Amino acid sequence: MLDARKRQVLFAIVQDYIQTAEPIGSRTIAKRHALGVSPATIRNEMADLEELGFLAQPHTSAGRIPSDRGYRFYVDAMEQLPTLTAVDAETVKRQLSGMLRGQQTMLDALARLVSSLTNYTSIVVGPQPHQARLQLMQAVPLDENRAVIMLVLDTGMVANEVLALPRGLDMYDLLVFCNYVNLNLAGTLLSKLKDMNFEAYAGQLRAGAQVLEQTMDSLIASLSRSDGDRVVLSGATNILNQPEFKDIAKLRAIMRVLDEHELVLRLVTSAPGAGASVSIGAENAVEALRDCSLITATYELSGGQTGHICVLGPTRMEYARVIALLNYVTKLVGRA
Amino acid sequence: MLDARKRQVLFAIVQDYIQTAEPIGSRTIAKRHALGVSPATIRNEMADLEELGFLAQPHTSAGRIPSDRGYRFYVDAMEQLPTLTAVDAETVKRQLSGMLRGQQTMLDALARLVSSLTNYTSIVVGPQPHQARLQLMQAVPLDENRAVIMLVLDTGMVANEVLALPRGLDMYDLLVFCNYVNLNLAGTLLSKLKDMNFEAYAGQLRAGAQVLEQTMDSLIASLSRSDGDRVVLSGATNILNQPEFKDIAKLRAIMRVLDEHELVLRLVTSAPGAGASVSIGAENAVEALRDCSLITATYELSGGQTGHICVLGPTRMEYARVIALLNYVTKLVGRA
DNA sequence: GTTAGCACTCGCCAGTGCTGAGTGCTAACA
DNA sequence: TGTTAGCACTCAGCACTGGCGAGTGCTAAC
Repeated sequence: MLDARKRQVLFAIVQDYIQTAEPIGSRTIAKRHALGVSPATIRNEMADLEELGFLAQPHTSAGRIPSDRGYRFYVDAMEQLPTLTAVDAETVKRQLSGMLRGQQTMLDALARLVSSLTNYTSIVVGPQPHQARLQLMQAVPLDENRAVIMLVLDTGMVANEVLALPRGLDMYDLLVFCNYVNLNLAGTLLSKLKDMNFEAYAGQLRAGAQVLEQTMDSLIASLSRSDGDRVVLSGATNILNQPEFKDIAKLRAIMRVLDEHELVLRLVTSAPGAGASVSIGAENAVEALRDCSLITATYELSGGQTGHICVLGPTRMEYARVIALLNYVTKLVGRA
Repeated sequence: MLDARKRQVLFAIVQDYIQTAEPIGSRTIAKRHALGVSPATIRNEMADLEELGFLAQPHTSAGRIPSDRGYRFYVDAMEQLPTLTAVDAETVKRQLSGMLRGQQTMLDALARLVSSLTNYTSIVVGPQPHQARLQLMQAVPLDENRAVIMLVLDTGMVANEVLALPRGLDMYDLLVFCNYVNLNLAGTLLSKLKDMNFEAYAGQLRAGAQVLEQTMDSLIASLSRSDGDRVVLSGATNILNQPEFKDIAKLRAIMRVLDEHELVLRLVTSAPGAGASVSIGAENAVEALRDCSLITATYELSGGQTGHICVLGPTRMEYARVIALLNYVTKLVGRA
């Protein structure tokens, strides 16, 4: 679709612009990339590329910068996925092996790892409980009238809450209720539990029924949280380093999006499944991210639960490097 | 120390400047505050106040702005703590009653509440385990070779982790170990557990000893986390709205500080105990926060654990309102 | 098809002059 | 002695200007 030299020129501009963030002129290309032709020739090619929509010119006497379409072409044309530098791979491996412990902590550390390695903002979405089933409900008495109530899923996820026993409900009642739940509901899909009304179960416990039901609902909700709390952000500061966002208004618009975890969640989870998926500039549904690109990758834990890692940067992003990194990280995370 | 009129002038400037973020001139004061004197007289007072260090002048022909010392005087002089507007109080009460559930969620919601009400950045530090003791250790089998291990403290805090049974350690061994811990270590202070070497206990389990010990350490660490993970930030975006931070460099410096949760933790927890404590501009140890003020309040849960809520804003902060809010919030949180 | 030459465009920058807000000083007043 | 009106002065902000330089598009020659 583009002849060889046009591609060379386009790629040169994309690469240089990613590095410098300054519009690239014909002379610069002629000097830095040995295309074997003069600036004038390159100018002609550039004019063609602009007409085709791959380049844009900020103003008449400036060099060219890639358009969204230009970046898209560049990304699609990266035939084999570029590999990570050895040092990056090493860093990932080392850090990752140290962090495969508690859930929340891991998401956090993962986000931090990715953002520090890329110098972009990273977004990690925790695994969805998916097909999780209730394994066990348990109450642990703390003192005469307080107990911790815990729900354990077969995926190993745990939710817990402290319950102050209301008048008319004693520890024994609570344990009976636990037994009842374990006998009748062990193995039930989390999604089913969500729609369930526990009043029927707790009903026999007269006074405490409402409190118990509230507690159960809250525990189940916290396990199946499809909302903001599964989203972890890191390196938002890195946005400030990008010259394209020295304008406070733009910055604020982006930050505001990042603050809305529900929106971010939808954005990140909507990415198609396999491999790293790239969404460039105006391809993003959200207005405020028109100058940004998102690279999203999906990881799958051994239990079959899936989550997402996403990198947010300017459209002028180091696509190759980030894609390689995300592919590597998701692979490693999946293995653990 | 300051005669009545000087105080009036100073307060007028502080209040107006908090509202407008523009240097205040003598004429403005004469018009907006009925001091009964002409601008010329006010000018004389202002010159005196500047000499005394309560005011500063950005440049010769600008009005005056309060210095750190000016704010300090203003804050110290607020005799009785100003009360919250009824509508604010109502909002707090309503929101708060809905959120007193899961730990992490609550911190998050609390931070969000405070930042949305103040339009500043809020920092919430979760309660320290303090004098917590081990209540129970429990293992819940998930399948043949995976189990969730949970530690429950007498404060109701729970840490859990999935353990893949290594070769040579079976479910029975694990349960024995649990029993052993419960028999020998229940009631032990968390701080003691931290320094404990579980190899001795796990030693008899030959092969699995190391894995078990690692798991215990990680669980205990996550319970006693004195590091970053107890810190929850919200409304960092609000910083962008302050005209004093339209300069990207300053902004970045502040953001960088906020990213370092350990530093933030130290900053917030170092505030003296009772009531809301205010730290203005250069009073902050951290260089990057020289143009900021921190208002920190401590809450104490029924269990005796203490945590902190902190509001970060420009030195030109609505001190009265924020102090009132924090006092109210901490009181309400403490009750639950 | 390629290239050198050249006129042209336009952002950026430094310099200029104007305006308005606000001050400090002085002298007059109560 | 404290207060006030008047006035000269200062200085940021703004609009405007001209020069510079980077980079372009076009044309004509190779």
